[in-house]
Amino acid sequence: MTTLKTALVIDDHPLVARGIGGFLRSHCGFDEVDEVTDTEDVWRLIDVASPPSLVVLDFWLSNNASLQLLVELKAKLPNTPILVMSADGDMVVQQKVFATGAHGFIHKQEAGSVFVEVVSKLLSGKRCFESLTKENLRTAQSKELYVTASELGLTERQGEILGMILKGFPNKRIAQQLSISEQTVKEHVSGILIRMGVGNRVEIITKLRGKRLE
Amino acid sequence: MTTLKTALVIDDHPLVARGIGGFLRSHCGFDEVDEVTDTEDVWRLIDVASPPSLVVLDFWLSNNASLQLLVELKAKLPNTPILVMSADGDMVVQQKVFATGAHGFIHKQEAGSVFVEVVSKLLSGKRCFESLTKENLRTAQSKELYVTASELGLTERQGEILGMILKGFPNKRIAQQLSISEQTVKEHVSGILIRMGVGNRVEIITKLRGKRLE
DNA sequence: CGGCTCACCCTACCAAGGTAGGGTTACAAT
DNA sequence: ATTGTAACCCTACCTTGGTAGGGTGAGCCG
Repeated sequence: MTTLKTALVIDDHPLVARGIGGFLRSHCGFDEVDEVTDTEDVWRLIDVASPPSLVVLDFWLSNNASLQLLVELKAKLPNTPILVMSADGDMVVQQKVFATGAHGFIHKQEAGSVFVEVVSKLLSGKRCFESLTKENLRTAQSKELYVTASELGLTERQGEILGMILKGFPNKRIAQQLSISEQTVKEHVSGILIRMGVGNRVEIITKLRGKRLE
Repeated sequence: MTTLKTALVIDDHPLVARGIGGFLRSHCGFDEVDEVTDTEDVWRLIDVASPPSLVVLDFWLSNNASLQLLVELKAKLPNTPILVMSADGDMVVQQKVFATGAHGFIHKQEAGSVFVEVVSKLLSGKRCFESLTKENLRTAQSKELYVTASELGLTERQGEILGMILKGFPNKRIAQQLSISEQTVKEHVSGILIRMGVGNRVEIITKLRGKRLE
């Protein structure tokens, strides 16, 4: 029996899927890589009798969809390692992926060499989760849980300050970091409060809980 | 500056602590290893100015103590990787350890070579958690990412108030809802702040972002 | 040009959050 | 019987957050 090295890439962005597919072929020695941009197509492409050696799954849609897909994939392909990718650096995402039983997690912006390493680990039956640096934590955005400042009707500066509020910074620190007076920060904060229809910064944070900025 | 490779081992079994300490010295190249068998002694041995390169923590007693200690260690030694060990193979344990923010987890009965590998990973800033067996997976999947008040070392009342803080309630409203004075609420809040090693309620919220209580 | 918004500055004021230092009760452990 | 801890109360004090009501200069638009 010929054991071809095959993979299935699931990502809603065709370009990304193509890019990853190509990378697996050229740098990881895969013989065949299928690329899927629609969850509907996943099951058509999977032949349970000869499952892929690896599944790469983007963590893009509202949590449920990708996690649910992950669960289904695990059930139908019990012996296939699943690598989940995300542009979102949030710890919570990785935790959920971990808890749901993926075999690995990697950030999209990670260097190619790291990617190769992770893939080879998964293929050898290991699990692999990334370290979270402080920078990673800050780089945000996964499509559904992200909100832009302009979507909230905020000015550029207000958006900048909103970001710092969400990190828990007090006005004084925001002022220092932006090299403006604390009073000016307060005025920007007041502007944000009015725009968002809330009474204080704590409500801003709880209102945007689970979402990410910019 | 001379950067010695130092470690702190926390285990209530003296023999185990000695064994692990010796192993770190002989097989992992540590220059100095402190061994503690009593949680009371932990803080005497830790010099925050020159923190250890690694902390090895046994998950021994009833959940509370070790997780609480873990939280405190993270607060005081933000840059030191913490490896939690356990003789208990239950997935839930690892899950909790992961959620509470340890950098790695390993079973005591694991082979020495694995131990070496895990330690070197942690020292290079990575996180490392063990693979899950199929039996363990089932229990893991159903578990949520939650943190209980007692795991944070909080009293019952403090936990109750923490929940309201996370909902964005101001002290006044908390007081009304619990039918106690606002001052008492403030004192509970202060207690929570100290336990969690932060300076104000906003930091509580940002610190627990994404986690659920109770 | 005038009218507009945005970013920035100021003083002054008040409310909310948090600390310090007192104290009382209840209840469990030594 | 004493110690310890949790929950509750108080006054007093300081810091932070937010509002109100002033003002300036830069830039855009009709």
